[in-house]
Order: sequence, then C-alpha cells, then structure tokens
Amino acid sequence: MTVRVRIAPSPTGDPHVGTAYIGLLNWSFAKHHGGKFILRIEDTDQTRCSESSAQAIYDSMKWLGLTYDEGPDVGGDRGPYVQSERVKLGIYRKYADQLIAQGDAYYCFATARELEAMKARQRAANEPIMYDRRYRGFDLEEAKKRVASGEPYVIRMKTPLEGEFVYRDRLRKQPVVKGWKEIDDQVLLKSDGWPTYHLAAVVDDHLMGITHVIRAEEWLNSLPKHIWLNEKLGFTAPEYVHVGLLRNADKSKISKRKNPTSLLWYRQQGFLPEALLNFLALLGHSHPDGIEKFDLTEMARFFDLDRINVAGPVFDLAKLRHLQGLYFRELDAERAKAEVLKAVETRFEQLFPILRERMACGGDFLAQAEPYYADAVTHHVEDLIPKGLVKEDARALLEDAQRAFKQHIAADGTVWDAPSLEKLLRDLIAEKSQVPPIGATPEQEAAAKRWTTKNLFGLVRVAATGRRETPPLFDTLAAIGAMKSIERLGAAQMKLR
RNA sequence: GGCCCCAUCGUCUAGAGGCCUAGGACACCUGGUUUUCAUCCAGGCGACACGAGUUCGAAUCUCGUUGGGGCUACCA
Repeated sequence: MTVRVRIAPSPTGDPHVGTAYIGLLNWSFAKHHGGKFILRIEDTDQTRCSESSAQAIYDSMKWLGLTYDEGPDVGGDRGPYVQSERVKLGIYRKYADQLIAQGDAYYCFATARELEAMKARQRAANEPIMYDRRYRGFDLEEAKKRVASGEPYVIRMKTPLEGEFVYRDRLRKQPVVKGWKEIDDQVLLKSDGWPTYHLAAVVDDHLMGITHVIRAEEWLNSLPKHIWLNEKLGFTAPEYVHVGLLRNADKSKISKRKNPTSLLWYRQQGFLPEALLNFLALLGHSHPDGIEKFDLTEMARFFDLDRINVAGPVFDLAKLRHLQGLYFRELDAERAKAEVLKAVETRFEQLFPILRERMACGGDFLAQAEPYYADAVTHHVEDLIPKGLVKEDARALLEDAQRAFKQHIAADGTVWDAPSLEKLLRDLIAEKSQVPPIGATPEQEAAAKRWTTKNLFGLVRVAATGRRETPPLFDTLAAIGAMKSIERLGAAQMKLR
C-alpha cells in the first residue's frame, strides 16, 4: 500500500505556522515511506474563506519546501483539490443523500434561534450542552415535503444512542474510549447546502485515497464521528493519528495574540525556511542520534511517526532564533547579503512613503526610521502625560487602548492597517466618552471628558514611538506592527507607574 | 459544568524496569578568545508534579490526586 497523506488547511486569514508543523510531519511521513503528500483546501465556510488566503498557503508551502505531489495548483488525478469546487460537483450532497436513504442521517428544521434557546435552557439546568436530537424521529416523508417546499434545513448524522466507541491511536497509551451517548447528531450538510468539515473531510480523504490522517489533537473528540461516517459510507477508514498542539508560553493553544503565527511574518522577518522547518522538527520529536541541526532530507530519512511525543510543545521563539543564527551565519557572503538587502528593502518600501514629507535629505531617513525598526523605544514620562491629566489618567487611557488593540488582533479576519486602526481608536473614544444619561457621578463625567482624540492620539503616538513628532499616527502604528505597538504601549504603562 | 487528552530542568527534548548520583540543546550565570559586541570555546545553575501500589529494583508499569490543555458551532 502506498502511503498517501494530506494537509487540509482552511484558507482563513494568514497561513498558519501550525499548518507548517502538521505539514512537515505529514510530508516527512510520506517521504519516509516513499508515499505521496497532498494539499487540499477546505473552504466550506463561505463566510470565512478567501481565494487570497488559499494562494498564500500555496506560496508558503513552496517557500518552505514542503512540496506537495497533488494539490489545487499542481493538479493530480484525484482532484479537484479545493472543496468549494467539489461542492459544485455535488459530491458531498450525494453522500449526505445516501446516509438519509440508509436511515443514518435525517433532516432537521430547527432554527438558529430555536437552538440558542435550547442551549440556554441546558446551561441554566446545568446539563451538557448538545443538540437534543429533536428532529431525529421526525417522519421522513413529511420532512421531504418540507424540504421540497423550500424550507431551510440541515442534514444531521444519526449517531448510535448507546454503546461505546473504541479506537486505538498509535501514539496514545490507552485506547480512545467514548460513550456514544455523549456524541451528538452533528450537522453534515449546512442550510446553505455546503458540507461541514466532518462530512467533507471524510468523503475527500476516502476519494483521495488517503491512508493516514496525521492531525492535531483538537480533532480527537470528533474521531468517533469520522470513524462512524467512514463505516456508514462503506469506506475503509484511514488510520487517524493525533499529535500535540503547539502552545503559547502559558501552555494555551498557540494564538496570534501571544505568538507570531503567520508564516508571512517569518518570511518577511527574514527567517530562512530551513531554520523554521528545523525548529518545527524539534517540537514533539527528535533526531534519534540527538542531532539538533538537520535538513528536510535528513528529516525524511529518520522520521518515525511512533517516536512523536503527544504532549503539546511550547513554541519558543528564542530557540528558533538560535537555529536561524546557525543557518544564517553559514550562508555564503552573497546569499547573506541578499537576505539583508531583502529585509532592508521591505522596510524601506514600507517606510519611505510616510517619512518622505518630513525629510530634507536622504540621510534623514535612517534617523527618522529608527523608531519603526528598533526593538524598543525609550519613553520620557513627561511626554506621556497629556496636558491637564495626571499619570494615572494617562495610564488608564493607554491600558484601554492596548486592550482594544489586543482584542483587535485576536479576532478572526482583522487586519492591522491604518484605516482599521483609526476606526478602532475612534470607536473606542466614542464609547468611552459617553456619560451615563442619568445619575452620572462627577468621577464618571471627568473620566469621560478625558477621552478625546487629542489626548488619546497624542498619548498613543508617544507610547508607540517614544517621540512627540511622527508621521500620521495610524500609518505609523501600521508600520510598526501589531506586536511591537502593543508591547510598547505596555512599556509606556510601566513607565507611568 | 460535561467529555477527552497530556505530565522529565524556565523552554525543546533523550530516556520504552537495573546502563540515571537522569543525558543533550535553547535561555540564564561565570570564565576564556575578541579593542567592544556578536560568534566561538570551557564551566555552572537547573527537572522525573504528588501519593499509593506492583517489583529484589521504577523517570519508566498500575491506580488515585493535583496541575495543564483541548473539545463542547449550520468554524475548521
């Protein structure tokens, strides 16, 4: 049997470092066994996915050197490799209909509102929160009439009500055991007619001849559903293997608020793909001879799925930097020079337009650009206190602004550019400067008065750059970047203690 | 809350009953090289979460406790 593995990222936002990690594992496994590595795009959520994100995934994988044998932009004989295209072919609906016909799935007409009420009740009663299978016993003929009449519906899987599910994951000591009664009747086909992940992935893995599914452990809980679907659809299930999740320093699942998760960032920052990959290869996994620096070829040679450690590793940028230094310093002079030039040029292109007006001669550029690329800036306390305010006021303003920034970048699909930052701060001011219509205390009124553009913008400017005079604030923040901006706002607050 | 997963230095890991007074790497500290810094070299600090078993013997097996994490969507 030829090994066929895949990664199936969802094209939402920037290409993720987790995709690179799982990609590396799958790639190595495939290459080690002389198998195929496939890329499939899972874009069944029409509201969150975008073509540009998909393109960024292709680019990133190529940049890393994790070349795939089959995929959207390289073809293959099991395509198409983009699920939205497969939806149009009616692939998933066919299987959903099959399940309905077999009595293994059913139509459900519960509205979002109805389900919300159900959950609220369950929460209040302290019951487990899950779909209560209210349409499970609904008459099929009746349901078909309602479907034909155009009423919105979803198709749900009819999972067993009792018994246990047992599956052995080769990386776990104990078999995975779950009671079927805890597994709810998951939606397979959404009301927009598109499949959910569960249906789409199982169907595609089968159709694409996938033999092993190596994925993150966040999927472990839905394993029963996937095995069950394979069974009911008459497929031979691939072997499912769950590896640990990459973590932040606080052990929570890696997130862009606490770590650079975008592959674009690493690339733009000048990290070498070899170094990133090498670093990733050291997470949850090690070279049998204890060597720490090795390349993809070597990785493919020694990779052993059974030696993976499933405890989620903390993603430690310091170690990446160390490895990166090793690789960078052994570059020949020409390549090293090219790397530096590339980095400088990127920054230059970005900064020049906003600095130009403030320059009198070319030499001014370096000095004026300093706050943009410096690791940290020095704050003068007196600059950080807007006229008429005291230390504590300034700190409070900064704290709220920083919180708003953090929430902004933590949310899905947001970008760190000038227009959205301006909107963010203006909205914040609008909100904070509201005085309760009745019964406002003098303190509340005073606090609201402090929320002016003059105060906040000036304060954020100094906090982010260490200077009173800068190019327009939002361009400046955008150019500095989210991580650094937030960090500097934090540093400014410390200074105000 | 419910269900599931996990547990060796701060971090990444080696370790599959005696080779372990637990090895390596990053970070940190000290010294050397370097006009300085970085690199490089030498050294140091530093962990088997806890408690019961099983065994002649446990980091390694079992159970419990604790801790951490994930899932709990018409997102993946």
